[in-house]
Amino acid sequence: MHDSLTIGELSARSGVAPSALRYYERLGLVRADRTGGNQRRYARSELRRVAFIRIAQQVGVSLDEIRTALDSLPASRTPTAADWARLSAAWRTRLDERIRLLAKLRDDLSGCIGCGCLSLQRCTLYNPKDNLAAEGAGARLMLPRPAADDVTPS
Amino acid sequence: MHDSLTIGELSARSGVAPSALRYYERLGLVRADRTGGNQRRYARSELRRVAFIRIAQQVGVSLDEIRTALDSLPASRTPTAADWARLSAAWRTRLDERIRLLAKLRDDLSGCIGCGCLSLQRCTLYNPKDNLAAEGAGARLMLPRPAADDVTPS
DNA sequence: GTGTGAGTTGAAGTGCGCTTCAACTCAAGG
DNA sequence: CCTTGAGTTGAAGCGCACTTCAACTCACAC
Repeated sequence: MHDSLTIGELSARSGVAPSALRYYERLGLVRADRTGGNQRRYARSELRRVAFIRIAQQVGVSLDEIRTALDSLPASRTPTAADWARLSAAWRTRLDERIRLLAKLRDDLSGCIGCGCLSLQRCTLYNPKDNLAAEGAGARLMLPRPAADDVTPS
Repeated sequence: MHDSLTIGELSARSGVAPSALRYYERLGLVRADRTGGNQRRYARSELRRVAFIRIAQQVGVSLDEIRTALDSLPASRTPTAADWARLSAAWRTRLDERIRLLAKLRDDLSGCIGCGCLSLQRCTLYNPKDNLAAEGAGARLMLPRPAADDVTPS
């Protein structure tokens, strides 16, 4: 057993396509040494980075934000369990927040199923504070404009 | 008060940009009549369709799937409250599912914060059933490959 | 040594959900 | 009438997260 991984091995272990791993490298999310023949060799610790990246994506974090988070890991040494725990805790907060938002949406939607309305005038999903009512008779969508990637199919 | 809306009015009421409304029309998500001068005039019932579209997006449904759902509404008459309630109930199920998945991820992540591991070999987030262990010493990512739009920043 | 599967690169392509642009027409108030 | 803001179109562009491609090189088993 060697202590570095080829891109194919890392791909097989992490479930991430080689093309994606190269892409992550370009973005500065992972790093690799090179052999004399210019092939990538990944330290085993990169496995953990890739794991973190995929988990963070599940939570809804963009690769750019993930990079920022990873940059906060110590560069001088291999990150310890405590280092990873710190980052994971931060994502946990995001997860909680995200779950809370979806739960609220679900509860509001339940109310709407009851009345069958989905009405911009009356529905609790919209304009709960009526803070734009001054502009006219109608209400406005109060849901945040979703970023294009704001949603997750199951 | 007129009983049809210009694109600007619908945009203001729904919080959706005119360009997006035109895009939705191209995809068959909304429809509009035309004036003699070829301008769009939306029936008030289109407001509800737009509301539904935005809510469904929050839940994580692609525009294509939303179109399929909207196509199940009766074409011959203006949809009733009961029609909308049926669709909303379907999305509610998806929301529940989605919340469940995120909660599982959160709980697993909590375990990992405890051990600080995020390890592909040991972490409960990975390969919980070890069903790929036969291929070698390592485990594989068991998280579903996220679709590119699988996530939602808060 | 050699064949073969694995790896390399930069550039271009993909899919989604829009936005922007240019060039043009419409509608309504003064 | 005329001005002006709102609306029209098709085509192109954008941002993200990748994938695909072509043309090439490497590493390892035989």
